[in-house]
Amino acid sequence: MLDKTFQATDTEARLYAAWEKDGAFAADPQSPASPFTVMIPPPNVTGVLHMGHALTMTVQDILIRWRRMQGRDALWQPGTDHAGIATQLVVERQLSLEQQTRQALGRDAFIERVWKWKAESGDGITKQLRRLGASLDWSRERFTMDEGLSRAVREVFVTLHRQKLIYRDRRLVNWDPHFRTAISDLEVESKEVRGNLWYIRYPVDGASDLSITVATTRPETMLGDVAVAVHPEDERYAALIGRSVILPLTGRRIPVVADEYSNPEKGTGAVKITPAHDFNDFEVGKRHDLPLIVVLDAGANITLEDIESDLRIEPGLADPEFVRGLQGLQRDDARRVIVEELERLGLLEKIEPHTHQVPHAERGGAVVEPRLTTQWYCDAATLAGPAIEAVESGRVTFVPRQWENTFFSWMRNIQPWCISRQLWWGHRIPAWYGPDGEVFVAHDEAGAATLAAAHYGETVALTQDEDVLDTWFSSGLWPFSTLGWPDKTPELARYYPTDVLVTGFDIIFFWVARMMMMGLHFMDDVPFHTVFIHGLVRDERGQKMSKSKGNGIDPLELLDTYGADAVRFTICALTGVGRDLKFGPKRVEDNRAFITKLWNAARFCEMNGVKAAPGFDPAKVVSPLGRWILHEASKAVQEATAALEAYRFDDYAGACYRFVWNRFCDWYLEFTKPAFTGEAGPEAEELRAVTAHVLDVVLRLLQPVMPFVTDTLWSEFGFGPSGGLIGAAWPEQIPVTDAAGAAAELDWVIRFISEIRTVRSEMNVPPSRLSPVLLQGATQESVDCATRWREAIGRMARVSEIEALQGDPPRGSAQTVLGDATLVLPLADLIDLDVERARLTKELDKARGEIEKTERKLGNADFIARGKPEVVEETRERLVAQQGERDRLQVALGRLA
RNA sequence: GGGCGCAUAGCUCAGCGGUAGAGCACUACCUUGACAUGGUAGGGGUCACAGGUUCAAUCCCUGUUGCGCCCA
Repeated sequence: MLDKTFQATDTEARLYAAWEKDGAFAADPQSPASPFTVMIPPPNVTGVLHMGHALTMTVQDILIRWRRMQGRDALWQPGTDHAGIATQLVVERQLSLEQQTRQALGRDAFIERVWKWKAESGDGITKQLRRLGASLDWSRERFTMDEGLSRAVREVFVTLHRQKLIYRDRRLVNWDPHFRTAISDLEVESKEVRGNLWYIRYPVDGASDLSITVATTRPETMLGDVAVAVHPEDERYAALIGRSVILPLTGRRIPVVADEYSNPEKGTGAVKITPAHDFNDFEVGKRHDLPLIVVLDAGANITLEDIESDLRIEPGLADPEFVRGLQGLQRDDARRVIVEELERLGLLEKIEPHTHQVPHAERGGAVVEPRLTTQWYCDAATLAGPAIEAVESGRVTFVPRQWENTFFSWMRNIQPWCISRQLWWGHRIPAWYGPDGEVFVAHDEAGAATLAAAHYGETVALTQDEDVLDTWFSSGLWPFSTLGWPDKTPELARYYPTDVLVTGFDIIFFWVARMMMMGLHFMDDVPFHTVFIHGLVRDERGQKMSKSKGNGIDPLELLDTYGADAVRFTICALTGVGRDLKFGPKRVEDNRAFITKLWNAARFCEMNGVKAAPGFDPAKVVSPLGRWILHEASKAVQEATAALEAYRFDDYAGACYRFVWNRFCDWYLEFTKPAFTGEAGPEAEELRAVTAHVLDVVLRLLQPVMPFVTDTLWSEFGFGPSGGLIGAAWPEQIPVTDAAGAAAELDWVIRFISEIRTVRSEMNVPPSRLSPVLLQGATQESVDCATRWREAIGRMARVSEIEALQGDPPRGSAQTVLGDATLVLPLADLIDLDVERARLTKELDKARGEIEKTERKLGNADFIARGKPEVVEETRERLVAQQGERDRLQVALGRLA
């Protein structure tokens, strides 16, 4: 017997363990079935399940479970990425608790320590995915730092290097001074900051009365200035172009150059140029062949190395002693001290409050410093070409289509990808340097040694590059490295290309773009055919969830409180196309009611002897009720399938919801009651089998989204073994004899009951008071039908008896129109004639209003002439029906007089 | 500044050239033997605004306003 309520927590852990143990999630490369593959976008190994994960994983699991039921050999590839900075940070924090540092520990010991951490707590996120019910093939779990995946990384690096698509370059890079590493453009977040524009006067060399005032947001970088730029057409400065100015503080002479970069409208129209510390200035410097002077070190502290030898004394302008005092100062302190000094020297013209965009590191939040370093770069522009083509040609499709534009605009303007990171945790770059700095790239040290020996003609000592690769470099290989590449494995042949990648739009540049570039280059085929982009999870008020706002919802808490099925169903129901989800516990609570409804409906079935009926043939069902619900179920199957095919998760949830609640529970189960509670007979037997069949269909339809409660019910009813629903077949359309006839009959009965209910409610007839119903003007067919459904109508509409009415209805009756018939409720003692008159008048007005609209339309000659014939015809029929209703209402009203 | 998206019932959102929908919330009634995490009925919308196309516009086009996001 089913419990009174569904016990989610007990069930979930037990069932999930059983699935995993039975290999229910496992792909089968030997299977003759066609594969369906989804690569998990690997979560960060340090990650904790958040609502974004819950959304994306639920969506993926629904797709995987659905396709698996359709008989596909489903592979949902699990795993995590090693998250260079994040993981290193976690372990460094641990070390600091032990008064230890990474540097003191040394590289090898530190890496060992990270692996130890990974072994102990690196499975946090994967455990949490299990709580959600995600049916990942854990037997194939991968980690980007695994030996196999690391080998793939080395292979890719060596190959791309050989193809000159990976190279070293010295240029400006986004530098995180806190972690002291390069980071990618995409890991930089522009934030609006209220700062100042400092107006600083630079005297013209050899003309003590002349000066040029530059406006800057970063006065501390002036130590590295190499020029002042003005717009070539800016008349104010035309005479100064080509002359030099004296750089205050250091006394260096720097030229005034003409460059269109300077904006005459902004500040003074003259800008200082610091090529080693600003991306725009770097470009200006290149155009004018200016030197690069570095004045900030890896920690964004002042360093004087480049300018030390060039300091001069200029009375009132520059004093080497002051500048030397800046050595080692943190950039903000240096700014303060420099501004004070300029002010003291009378060179600070003014300070203007100024709001501007300042780059911040996404992780850690440090202000990013453009820094001149030598790094490894990947020629992303070349790799992007085929990826762009793949989307243009439709070999890869985005859902919704909209996002293709985002993809294109980014890919078409893609910059060289800086792939080296000054970290320890990650794939160490397979490059070795000879004594003279010559670089040898190879799979391993032995390979590099061979190359070096050939180069030098003798054996030399080599040192490996200290840096590691960007984490995205290895995640870009995920769709094929997880399948065993570079080996030619059966898995690789079978599961690549995968079917769909599911992710958020914020990840298009990361996974989508990189996987496509790498996949096309190394596998010569796209990594997936479809990219499904879902929205973001926001809080109930539509605010982005964030730690700092404290408005985040913990999915684990939701899972505890409401159960995985309720959380999953809620996510599913809210996932339309291209829209963010406003999410809150209330939504989950609401949707849990649906699970309860399903549970209670099943209990009703159980206590009425419904159980699996092997050998049942829906095509042989004779009762209209049975044929009707089977047909309704069949429509639900169609709708649900179409919705999933179109990635309309909201429609899928809605189709199931409406069928279960508004058809199966509200009407069908009510209609079965006389048969179930009456004497046993062929009709009751048939309906029990029909009910079982429909319940089975419902549970199958809902398995992908609510796997726990459905499996529980499924096995309880004997449809299959516990844990077996996941492997059951996805329902197909159900063959039904004369579905239209059954639909016509049941629809009529439903409208009949609804009409009576409405009248009774509006006339305030107490439910305890039964009423007869007299049918006036009804066809014999209708009278027969009403008679056949006497019991249900009686019970559901509080009707005592049903008769055809010859002649006039008794005085003091309530009346309502249903098709050809007028339903008369003789309740003389209860009916307030004024109330009834008002009610009918309102109905009549409504009917007249509709007729007027329809007549107006049909009175338009253009509509008749140019409207679609079927629409015109439909409108004519509507008018006839509306007129009939109006006439009957008029007659009914007339009778009250 | 460039690009994209959104605006429909109190709230959250479907819909889409041809009779405006759902869930929640609200109101009234109902503890009837699956379910009060329930049942029944009801109220509630010039589909942001202004033009245009069309026989017909919530839907297509243009503009305006407001909100959100991405990129510079």
